Amino acid sequence: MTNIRDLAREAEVSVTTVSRVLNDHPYVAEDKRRAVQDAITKLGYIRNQTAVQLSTGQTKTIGVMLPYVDHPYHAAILHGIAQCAFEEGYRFLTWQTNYIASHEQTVLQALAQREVDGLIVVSHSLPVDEILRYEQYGPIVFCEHHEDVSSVYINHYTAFQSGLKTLQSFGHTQIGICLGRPDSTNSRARKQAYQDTVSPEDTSWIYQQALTIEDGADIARQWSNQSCRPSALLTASDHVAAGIILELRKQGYRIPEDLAVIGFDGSDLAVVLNLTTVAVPYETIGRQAFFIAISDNWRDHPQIEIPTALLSGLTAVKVKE
Amino acid sequence: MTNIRDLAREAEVSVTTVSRVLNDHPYVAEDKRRAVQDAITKLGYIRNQTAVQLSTGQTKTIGVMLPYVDHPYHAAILHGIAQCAFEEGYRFLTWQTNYIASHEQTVLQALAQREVDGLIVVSHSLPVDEILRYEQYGPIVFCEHHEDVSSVYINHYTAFQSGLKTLQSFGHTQIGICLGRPDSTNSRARKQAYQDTVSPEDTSWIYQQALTIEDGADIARQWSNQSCRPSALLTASDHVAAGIILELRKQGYRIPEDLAVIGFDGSDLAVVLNLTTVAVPYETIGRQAFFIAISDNWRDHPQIEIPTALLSGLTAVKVKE
DNA sequence: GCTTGCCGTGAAACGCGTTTCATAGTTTAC
DNA sequence: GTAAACTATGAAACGCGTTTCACGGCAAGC
Repeated sequence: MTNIRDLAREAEVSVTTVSRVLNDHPYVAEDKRRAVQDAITKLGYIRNQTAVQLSTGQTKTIGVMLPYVDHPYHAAILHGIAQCAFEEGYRFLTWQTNYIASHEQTVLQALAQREVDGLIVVSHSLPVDEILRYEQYGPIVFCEHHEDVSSVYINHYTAFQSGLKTLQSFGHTQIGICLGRPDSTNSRARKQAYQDTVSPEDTSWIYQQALTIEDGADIARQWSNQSCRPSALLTASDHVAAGIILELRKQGYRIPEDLAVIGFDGSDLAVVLNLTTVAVPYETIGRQAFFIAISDNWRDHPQIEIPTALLSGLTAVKVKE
Repeated sequence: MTNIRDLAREAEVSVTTVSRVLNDHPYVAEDKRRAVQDAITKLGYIRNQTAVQLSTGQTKTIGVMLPYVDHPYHAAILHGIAQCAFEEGYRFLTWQTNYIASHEQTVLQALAQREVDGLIVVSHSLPVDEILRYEQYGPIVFCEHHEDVSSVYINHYTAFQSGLKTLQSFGHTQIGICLGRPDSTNSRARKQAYQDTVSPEDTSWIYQQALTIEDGADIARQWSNQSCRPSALLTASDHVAAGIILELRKQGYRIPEDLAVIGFDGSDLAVVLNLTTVAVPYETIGRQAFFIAISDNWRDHPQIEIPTALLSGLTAVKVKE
């Protein structure tokens, strides 16, 4: 492997000059620049990126902590990050944590060990302040709302509230909801919106652990076995909504007549299912999080709220009197 | 930032000894090990991973080249890679290329510049031999079949053939297919299987550019506008199949009576739709590709064919006489 | 009693690009 | 005409952990 010292010898210049040529520094005479370039070609030199990283103290890499790379909405955020990273000459390392605390710890460790310049936390299970202990080593940006933390987020409270109010405006009074992980920040906000807006008497219309399309099918079966059931459901994701709708149709129920359903995400699935849904621009979240992670002002803990929008479909419509 | 030389001074040992403690090398006396550990705690030392990488010449990182991180089957392969990488103490860098040649070139460049120890090419648009020119810099593993190349793949010819033969055994003679990118290796194999097995007279039952759920809906509209149309369709993916089915049901057609549909992938969508599908263990592909990329025998160009299996559902069943 | 062989330790070289600082020759400026 | 400001170049230090090689001490083997 040839290095810049070999180049310097071959071109009969100093390593400094070689480095300058490599980095397009102006103070190099044309003939020497030529000589160095010839040496590069002759010796087939290729820069060792690791050495650059050590020398500059920058990896031009940001880390992404998320539970599952293949869950649609996490993948959508990743997509946004991937685009910006490429445009800005950055790379990104993804760590799939499965929400396991020790795995999350590994990711934080990577930031401390300077494997990455910054971290984007898409979702996590460790306490926020434990994660923030690592902020001394570099920027940490969350994709959900927390106080005094750099974050790009959607307001799950108002987003859920808009879904619930829509159902109410359609004439529904018996409204249920689906939640993902019971104790996540997002679920808590959603539950609060539910309690404040619908004031349900009991909790039998809160369906927990709704994450996948198959969870949706499970919930549909649960619903159809209930003696007293809601007439409308605000779900945790389009996938869950799809699972519910497809399973119920299979059983002969009609949507929205027997059960009105609103999804969450605004995915392509929603379009094809004509799903009424709360659209979330996940790519934008990824993009913004990336830019905070590489910006200089991350210490100010910028907070960016990304708006959501209710997309009308046919799975939740005004009830006819 | 404290480094091992600071530690050596503090613990009154040589840097060699510090390094040995850090790497659990046996030849260190207990009292010195203790002293070094105390110094680590006292000075709050954290290893600089970049320096380790430069020194060892290994990044313990592999690169992944794929067109879109958020397409379900690419994400599933990524999921497999992510799991193994974590277990083996590796990281992975993902590059999203959008099938743009210059972007793919950037990824290859990264291998040459020793940013990664190896490369997994999930899908690509550059010619194979152009990619292989970079094999001198490290292992390159493909997730599709090519001669004389390390690869983990499914046999798209036989996989498609099994789908087509299933449709024939159900009594169908008018069979169409959906293909993704027209000129990809996979599409060519699939088309060949179609020609060999079904021997269609013309090509109006080959639906191109079928990638997303919305492409499926488009194809459904195309189909319903055709005067002469197939009675069965083998699709390029479960998502495309879902798009077709949901759109056709919306239009009042019945599946499989009006059109039998077989999907491809074996995704969770298939389960909920009761889709007949060709199941592909994408995670396994990712896992195997990873292990080849970090193994010593990659120069032998191991080839691993991963079997597929037809999963019965209700969207393609035997036609009643 | 002498040769192997293992244990423990450290100096120095190595991997390799960037950057600071000093030096010298030219211009430009007033 | 002299000071100030560039331009051009290189030696050496820097970032930091790993590894080779050499050496002293000590125990096992014959």
